[in-house]
Amino acid sequence: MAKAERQKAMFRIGEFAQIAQVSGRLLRYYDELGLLSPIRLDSQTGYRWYSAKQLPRLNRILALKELGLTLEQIRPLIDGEVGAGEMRALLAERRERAAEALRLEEARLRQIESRIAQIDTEGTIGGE
Amino acid sequence: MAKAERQKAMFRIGEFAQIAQVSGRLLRYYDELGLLSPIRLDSQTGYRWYSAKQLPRLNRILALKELGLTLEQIRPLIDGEVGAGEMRALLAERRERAAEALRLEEARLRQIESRIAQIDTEGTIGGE
DNA sequence: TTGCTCCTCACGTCACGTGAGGTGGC
DNA sequence: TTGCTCCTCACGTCACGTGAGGTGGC
Repeated sequence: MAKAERQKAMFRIGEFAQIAQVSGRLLRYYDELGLLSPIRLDSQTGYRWYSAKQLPRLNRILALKELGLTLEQIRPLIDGEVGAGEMRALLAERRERAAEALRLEEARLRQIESRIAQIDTEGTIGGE
Repeated sequence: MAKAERQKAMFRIGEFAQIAQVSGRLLRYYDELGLLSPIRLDSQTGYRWYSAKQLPRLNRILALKELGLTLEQIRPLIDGEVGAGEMRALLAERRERAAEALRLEEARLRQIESRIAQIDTEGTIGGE
Protein backbone atom coordinates (compact mmCIF):
# COMPACT_ATOMS: atom_id res chain seq x y z
CA MET A 1 0.00 0.00 0.00
CA ALA A 2 2.71 2.43 0.96
CA LYS A 3 4.66 1.01 -1.90
CA ALA A 4 1.72 1.38 -4.24
CA GLU A 5 1.42 5.03 -3.26
CA ARG A 6 5.09 5.67 -3.96
CA GLN A 7 4.86 4.00 -7.29
CA LYS A 8 1.81 6.05 -8.16
CA ALA A 9 3.79 9.25 -7.78
CA MET A 10 6.77 8.14 -9.84
CA PHE A 11 7.34 8.60 -13.52
CA ARG A 12 9.73 7.08 -15.96
CA ILE A 13 11.90 9.57 -17.80
CA GLY A 14 9.72 9.68 -20.89
CA GLU A 15 6.56 10.51 -19.02
CA PHE A 16 8.29 13.04 -16.81
CA ALA A 17 9.82 14.68 -19.86
CA GLN A 18 6.41 14.95 -21.49
CA ILE A 19 4.87 16.50 -18.39
CA ALA A 20 7.68 19.03 -18.13
CA GLN A 21 7.79 19.70 -21.86
CA VAL A 22 11.49 18.91 -22.14
CA SER A 23 13.48 16.16 -23.84
CA GLY A 24 14.65 12.97 -22.19
CA ARG A 25 18.15 13.88 -23.26
CA LEU A 26 17.93 17.12 -21.30
CA LEU A 27 16.90 15.21 -18.17
CA ARG A 28 19.79 12.76 -18.59
CA TYR A 29 22.15 15.66 -19.13
CA TYR A 30 20.96 17.46 -15.99
CA ASP A 31 21.31 14.20 -14.11
CA GLU A 32 24.87 13.87 -15.38
CA LEU A 33 25.65 17.41 -14.21
CA GLY A 34 24.02 16.72 -10.86
CA LEU A 35 21.53 19.52 -11.42
CA LEU A 36 18.49 17.30 -11.19
CA SER A 37 18.83 13.64 -10.26
CA PRO A 38 15.93 11.20 -10.35
CA ILE A 39 14.65 10.23 -6.90
CA ARG A 40 15.35 6.62 -7.70
CA LEU A 41 17.69 4.77 -10.03
CA ASP A 42 16.81 1.15 -10.71
CA SER A 43 20.04 -0.75 -10.26
CA GLN A 44 18.78 -3.63 -12.38
CA THR A 45 17.56 -1.78 -15.45
CA GLY A 46 19.28 1.56 -15.00
CA TYR A 47 15.87 3.24 -15.39
CA ARG A 48 15.52 6.71 -13.90
CA TRP A 49 12.38 7.35 -11.82
CA TYR A 50 11.19 10.90 -11.22
CA SER A 51 8.69 12.36 -8.79
CA ALA A 52 6.16 15.11 -9.42
CA LYS A 53 7.76 16.91 -6.51
CA GLN A 54 10.81 17.46 -8.68
CA LEU A 55 8.92 19.64 -11.12
CA PRO A 56 9.38 22.91 -9.19
CA ARG A 57 13.13 22.39 -9.15
CA LEU A 58 13.20 21.70 -12.87
CA ASN A 59 11.05 24.75 -13.49
CA ARG A 60 13.40 26.91 -11.44
CA ILE A 61 16.30 25.70 -13.55
CA LEU A 62 14.44 26.45 -16.76
CA ALA A 63 13.36 29.87 -15.50
CA LEU A 64 16.93 30.83 -14.61
CA LYS A 65 18.08 29.55 -17.99
CA GLU A 66 15.47 31.84 -19.53
CA LEU A 67 17.18 34.71 -17.78
CA GLY A 68 20.31 33.85 -19.71
CA LEU A 69 22.32 32.20 -16.95
CA THR A 70 24.57 29.25 -17.74
CA LEU A 71 23.97 25.90 -16.08
CA GLU A 72 27.10 26.38 -14.00
CA GLN A 73 25.76 29.69 -12.73
CA ILE A 74 22.42 28.09 -11.99
CA ARG A 75 23.83 25.21 -9.97
CA PRO A 76 24.58 27.14 -6.75
CA LEU A 77 21.36 29.11 -7.09
CA ILE A 78 19.00 26.16 -7.04
CA ASP A 79 20.93 24.48 -4.26
CA GLY A 80 19.93 27.47 -2.15
CA GLU A 81 23.52 28.31 -1.39
CA VAL A 82 22.95 31.87 -2.43
CA GLY A 83 21.19 34.65 -0.59
CA ALA A 84 19.01 37.38 -2.03
CA GLY A 85 21.93 39.81 -2.13
CA GLU A 86 24.12 37.57 -4.22
CA MET A 87 21.20 36.70 -6.42
CA ARG A 88 20.62 40.38 -6.98
CA ALA A 89 24.28 40.92 -7.85
CA LEU A 90 24.27 38.03 -10.28
CA LEU A 91 21.15 39.29 -11.99
CA ALA A 92 22.58 42.80 -12.14
CA GLU A 93 25.67 41.44 -13.87
CA ARG A 94 23.47 39.51 -16.25
CA ARG A 95 21.43 42.65 -16.87
CA GLU A 96 24.58 44.47 -17.94
CA ARG A 97 25.35 41.74 -20.44
CA ALA A 98 21.76 41.73 -21.67
CA ALA A 99 21.86 45.49 -22.15
CA GLU A 100 25.17 45.19 -24.00
CA ALA A 101 23.75 42.45 -26.21
CA LEU A 102 20.78 44.69 -26.85
CA ARG A 103 23.01 47.52 -28.03
CA LEU A 104 24.95 45.12 -30.25
CA GLU A 105 21.77 43.76 -31.80
CA GLU A 106 20.50 47.27 -32.46
CA ALA A 107 23.78 48.24 -34.09
CA ARG A 108 23.67 45.13 -36.25
CA LEU A 109 20.11 45.78 -37.26
CA ARG A 110 20.91 49.33 -38.29
CA GLN A 111 23.97 48.16 -40.20
CA ILE A 112 21.98 45.55 -42.04
CA GLU A 113 19.27 48.03 -42.88
CA SER A 114 21.76 50.52 -44.26
CA ARG A 115 23.34 47.71 -46.27
CA ILE A 116 19.97 46.86 -47.77
CA ALA A 117 19.25 50.49 -48.53
CA GLN A 118 22.63 50.72 -50.20
CA ILE A 119 21.88 47.75 -52.41
CA ASP A 120 18.49 49.22 -53.28
CA THR A 121 19.88 52.55 -54.36
CA GLU A 122 23.18 51.53 -55.88
CA GLY A 123 22.33 48.03 -56.94
CA THR A 124 25.75 46.95 -55.80
CA ILE A 125 27.10 44.54 -53.27
CA GLY A 126 30.32 46.34 -52.70
CA GLY A 127 32.92 45.08 -50.34
CA GLU A 128 35.35 46.20 -47.74
CA MET B 1 64.42 41.48 -59.31
CA ALA B 2 61.01 40.26 -60.24
CA LYS B 3 61.44 37.70 -57.54
CA ALA B 4 62.51 40.34 -55.05
CA GLU B 5 59.37 42.32 -55.81
CA ARG B 6 57.14 39.34 -55.25
CA GLN B 7 58.83 38.57 -52.00
CA LYS B 8 58.49 42.15 -50.89
CA ALA B 9 54.71 41.94 -51.16
CA MET B 10 54.40 38.66 -49.32
CA PHE B 11 53.86 38.14 -45.64
CA ARG B 12 54.18 35.15 -43.40
CA ILE B 13 51.07 34.27 -41.48
CA GLY B 14 52.12 36.04 -38.29
CA GLU B 15 52.79 39.34 -39.97
CA PHE B 16 49.66 39.14 -42.08
CA ALA B 17 47.63 38.34 -38.99
CA GLN B 18 49.05 41.36 -37.20
CA ILE B 19 48.28 43.66 -40.12
CA ALA B 20 44.72 42.37 -40.31
CA GLN B 21 44.24 42.34 -36.56
CA VAL B 22 43.22 38.69 -36.47
CA SER B 23 44.79 35.53 -35.06
CA GLY B 24 46.96 33.13 -36.98
CA ARG B 25 44.59 30.39 -35.99
CA LEU B 26 41.74 32.23 -37.69
CA LEU B 27 43.76 32.45 -40.91
CA ARG B 28 44.59 28.75 -40.79
CA TYR B 29 40.94 27.99 -40.13
CA TYR B 30 39.78 30.10 -43.08
CA ASP B 31 42.41 28.38 -45.21
CA GLU B 32 41.08 24.99 -44.10
CA LEU B 33 37.54 26.04 -45.03
CA GLY B 34 38.76 27.37 -48.35
CA LEU B 35 37.49 30.83 -47.50
CA LEU B 36 40.87 32.51 -47.79
CA SER B 37 43.89 30.55 -48.98
CA PRO B 38 47.40 31.98 -48.96
CA ILE B 39 48.71 32.89 -52.41
CA ARG B 40 51.61 30.53 -51.89
CA LEU B 41 52.24 27.45 -49.81
CA ASP B 42 55.88 26.49 -49.36
CA SER B 43 56.00 22.79 -50.07
CA GLN B 44 59.23 22.43 -48.11
CA THR B 45 58.32 24.17 -44.87
CA GLY B 46 54.55 24.22 -45.13
CA TYR B 47 54.68 27.98 -44.50
CA ARG B 48 51.74 30.00 -45.73
CA TRP B 49 52.52 33.21 -47.62
CA TYR B 50 49.92 35.94 -47.93
CA SER B 51 49.70 39.01 -50.15
CA ALA B 52 48.47 42.48 -49.21
CA LYS B 53 46.02 42.09 -52.06
CA GLN B 54 44.20 39.53 -49.97
CA LEU B 55 43.28 42.04 -47.31
CA PRO B 56 40.08 43.26 -49.01
CA ARG B 57 38.79 39.71 -49.24
CA LEU B 58 39.54 39.10 -45.58
CA ASN B 59 37.87 42.37 -44.65
CA ARG B 60 34.78 41.44 -46.63
CA ILE B 61 34.59 38.18 -44.73
CA LEU B 62 34.95 39.96 -41.40
CA ALA B 63 32.38 42.59 -42.37
CA LEU B 64 29.81 39.95 -43.32
CA LYS B 65 30.55 38.12 -40.10
CA GLU B 66 29.85 41.36 -38.28
CA LEU B 67 26.43 41.33 -39.88
CA GLY B 68 25.77 38.04 -38.16
CA LEU B 69 26.17 35.68 -41.11
CA THR B 70 27.76 32.28 -40.62
CA LEU B 71 30.92 31.35 -42.50
CA GLU B 72 28.93 28.96 -44.65
CA GLN B 73 26.58 31.78 -45.63
CA ILE B 74 29.54 34.01 -46.34
CA ARG B 75 31.33 31.56 -48.63
CA PRO B 76 29.13 32.00 -51.73
CA LEU B 77 28.90 35.75 -51.12
CA ILE B 78 32.61 36.47 -51.31
CA ASP B 79 33.05 34.18 -54.27
CA GLY B 80 30.78 36.58 -56.10
CA GLU B 81 28.32 33.87 -56.95
CA VAL B 82 25.50 35.98 -55.62
CA GLY B 83 23.80 38.95 -57.17
CA ALA B 84 22.50 42.06 -55.45
CA GLY B 85 18.98 40.65 -55.29
CA GLU B 86 20.02 37.53 -53.49
CA MET B 87 22.27 39.54 -51.23
CA ARG B 88 19.34 41.75 -50.36
CA ALA B 89 17.16 38.73 -49.61
CA LEU B 90 19.82 37.20 -47.41
CA LEU B 91 20.26 40.41 -45.47
CA ALA B 92 16.50 40.78 -45.11
CA GLU B 93 16.30 37.32 -43.61
CA ARG B 94 19.16 38.18 -41.29
CA ARG B 95 17.38 41.40 -40.35
CA GLU B 96 14.34 39.43 -39.29
CA ARG B 97 16.47 37.28 -37.04
CA ALA B 98 18.26 40.33 -35.64
CA ALA B 99 14.92 41.99 -34.89
CA GLU B 100 13.69 38.82 -33.22
CA ALA B 101 16.86 38.60 -31.15
CA LEU B 102 16.35 42.21 -30.20
CA ARG B 103 12.84 41.52 -28.93
CA LEU B 104 14.13 38.52 -26.97
CA GLU B 105 16.92 40.55 -25.39
CA GLU B 106 14.46 43.27 -24.42
CA ALA B 107 12.11 40.74 -22.86
CA ARG B 108 14.99 39.20 -20.94
CA LEU B 109 16.17 42.56 -19.74
CA ARG B 110 12.71 43.46 -18.47
CA GLN B 111 12.36 40.08 -16.79
CA ILE B 112 15.70 40.45 -15.07
CA GLU B 113 14.83 43.95 -13.92
CA SER B 114 11.52 42.83 -12.47
CA ARG B 115 13.34 39.97 -10.75
CA ILE B 116 15.74 42.43 -9.18
CA ALA B 117 12.91 44.72 -8.13
CA GLN B 118 11.17 41.72 -6.62
CA ILE B 119 14.25 40.84 -4.58
CA ASP B 120 14.60 44.44 -3.45
CA THR B 121 11.03 44.72 -2.20
CA GLU B 122 10.43 41.23 -0.92
CA GLY B 123 13.96 40.23 -0.06
CA THR B 124 13.23 36.81 -1.46
CA ILE B 125 14.61 34.72 -4.25
CA GLY B 126 11.47 32.83 -4.87
CA GLY B 127 11.25 30.01 -7.33
CA GLU B 128 9.11 28.37 -9.93
C1' DT C 1 7.77 -13.32 -29.78
C1' DT C 2 6.61 -8.55 -30.80
C1' DG C 3 6.49 -3.45 -29.43
C1' DC C 4 7.61 0.04 -26.38
C1' DT C 5 10.66 2.51 -23.42
C1' DC C 6 14.67 2.72 -21.53
C1' DC C 7 19.97 2.53 -21.35
C1' DT C 8 24.94 4.00 -22.62
C1' DC C 9 28.27 5.60 -25.80
C1' DA C 10 29.80 8.92 -29.04
C1' DC C 11 29.72 12.15 -32.85
C1' DG C 12 28.12 16.79 -34.36
C1' DT C 13 27.20 21.67 -33.55
C1' DC C 14 30.15 26.96 -34.49
C1' DA C 15 34.30 29.38 -34.85
C1' DC C 16 37.95 29.37 -33.32
C1' DG C 17 41.47 29.43 -28.47
C1' DT C 18 44.92 27.02 -26.49
C1' DG C 19 48.48 23.98 -25.54
C1' DA C 20 51.64 19.92 -27.05
C1' DG C 21 55.35 18.41 -29.63
C1' DG C 22 58.23 19.19 -33.46
C1' DT C 23 60.77 21.58 -37.50
C1' DG C 24 63.05 25.24 -40.90
C1' DG C 25 65.81 29.77 -41.52
C1' DC C 26 68.71 33.62 -39.82
C1' DT D 1 73.72 26.48 -31.19
C1' DT D 2 70.13 29.63 -29.74
C1' DG D 3 65.60 32.20 -30.69
C1' DC D 4 61.85 33.03 -33.50
C1' DT D 5 58.11 31.68 -36.37
C1' DC D 6 55.93 28.36 -38.37
C1' DC D 7 53.65 23.63 -38.77
C1' DT D 8 50.06 19.83 -37.62
C1' DC D 9 47.26 17.45 -34.45
C1' DA D 10 43.76 17.43 -31.01
C1' DC D 11 41.12 18.73 -27.00
C1' DG D 12 37.81 22.20 -25.12
C1' DT D 13 33.91 25.34 -25.56
C1' DC D 14 27.86 25.11 -24.34
C1' DA D 15 23.82 22.54 -24.01
C1' DC D 16 22.05 19.43 -25.69
C1' DG D 17 20.14 16.69 -30.69
C1' DT D 18 20.57 12.67 -32.99
C1' DG D 19 21.57 8.18 -34.30
C1' DA D 20 23.74 3.41 -33.19
C1' DG D 21 23.43 -0.76 -30.88
C1' DG D 22 21.53 -3.21 -27.16
C1' DT D 23 18.39 -4.59 -23.09
C1' DG D 24 14.21 -5.16 -19.60
C1' DG D 25 8.97 -5.53 -18.83
C1' DC D 26 4.12 -6.17 -20.40
